[in-house]
Amino acid sequence: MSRAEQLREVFAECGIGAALEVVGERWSFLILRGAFNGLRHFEEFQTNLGIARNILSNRLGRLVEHGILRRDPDPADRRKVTYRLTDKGRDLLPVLLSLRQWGERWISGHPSNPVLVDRYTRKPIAPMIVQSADGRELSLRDMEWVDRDELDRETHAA
Amino acid sequence: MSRAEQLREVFAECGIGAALEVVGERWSFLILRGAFNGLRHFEEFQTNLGIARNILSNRLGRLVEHGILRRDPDPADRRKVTYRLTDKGRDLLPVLLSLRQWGERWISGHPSNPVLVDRYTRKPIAPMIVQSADGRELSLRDMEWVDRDELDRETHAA
DNA sequence: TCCTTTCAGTTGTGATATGAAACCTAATAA
DNA sequence: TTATTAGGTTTCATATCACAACTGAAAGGA
Repeated sequence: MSRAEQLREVFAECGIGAALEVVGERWSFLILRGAFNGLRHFEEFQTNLGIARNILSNRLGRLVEHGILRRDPDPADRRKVTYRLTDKGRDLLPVLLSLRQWGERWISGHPSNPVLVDRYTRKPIAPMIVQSADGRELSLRDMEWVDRDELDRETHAA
Repeated sequence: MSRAEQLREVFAECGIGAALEVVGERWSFLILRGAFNGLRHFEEFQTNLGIARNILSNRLGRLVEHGILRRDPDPADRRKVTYRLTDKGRDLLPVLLSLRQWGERWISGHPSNPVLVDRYTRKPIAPMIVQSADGRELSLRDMEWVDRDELDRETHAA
């Protein structure tokens, strides 16, 4: 097995690795943040993020390839192209929000702008937490890594 | 303002950017996944991830610098060094789990191994979701991005 | 004691990714 | 018609990366 294949193996065998192969590059998350904040067009991303045009082009292409963004011509202006989140892309919101909350808490030290609020109560969303199947908040002490096959055996034994 | 400063500005103005500056490099997340799974020593990380030794050295150093891992000599064997998660590092668990769950759902298509379970019920943890302050699950349709100052004004007006 | 292995790196070198600026083509606006 | 805008692509210098080989200190064994 070549080194590259071996690497891809490491990435593929775990959800984290698989995810990183798609969205793990430098600018990908920031582009997604932009998309969640309503950016649609190439120039919007470019001026908003200050990213180099070739890199932006490449990253948008990859995100489209992987089905995270959809690329459509703008019917009103045929020069323009719109990039919009797919369901797969929208489903990255928990990742973005966890990352953002962590950054606010441990790095920047303050909530960033804009704030994501509950549309009806106008209150900011809650911090992302890890929960049990029945909804209790769990800390690392309450959890354990278990091999899947062993867990199956436990279940059958019980 | 120089280009580099301008970039740092982009990164700093938002929790996501701030977070990415620290954990956004290629191997950082995988190293953290390893740490969460109990890896402690340089050689463990190296053989487990198949990462190049110089890169591993560099990433561990950065993670230590940023207070995500702590580096201690092993009292039992003075050649060895242990890397362990700090509170700041442990607090990245929601990010790791969201990313993993997304990868399992949309890329690899199946749950990865090992599984994180509730220590007492032995059931896998719940999917990460976005919730309102009072604990309702929110979808993107239920949320809105609001400028922080405007939100303040809304609150005072009410 | 001497020899070997282990651990945690560091160094050298080539490959790859990135960034800034200039250029290109089609579509629109003046 | 000419100028401008949108969305790229190309060029080239620099920065980061991966791989293998090397180092130096500590442990372990004969």
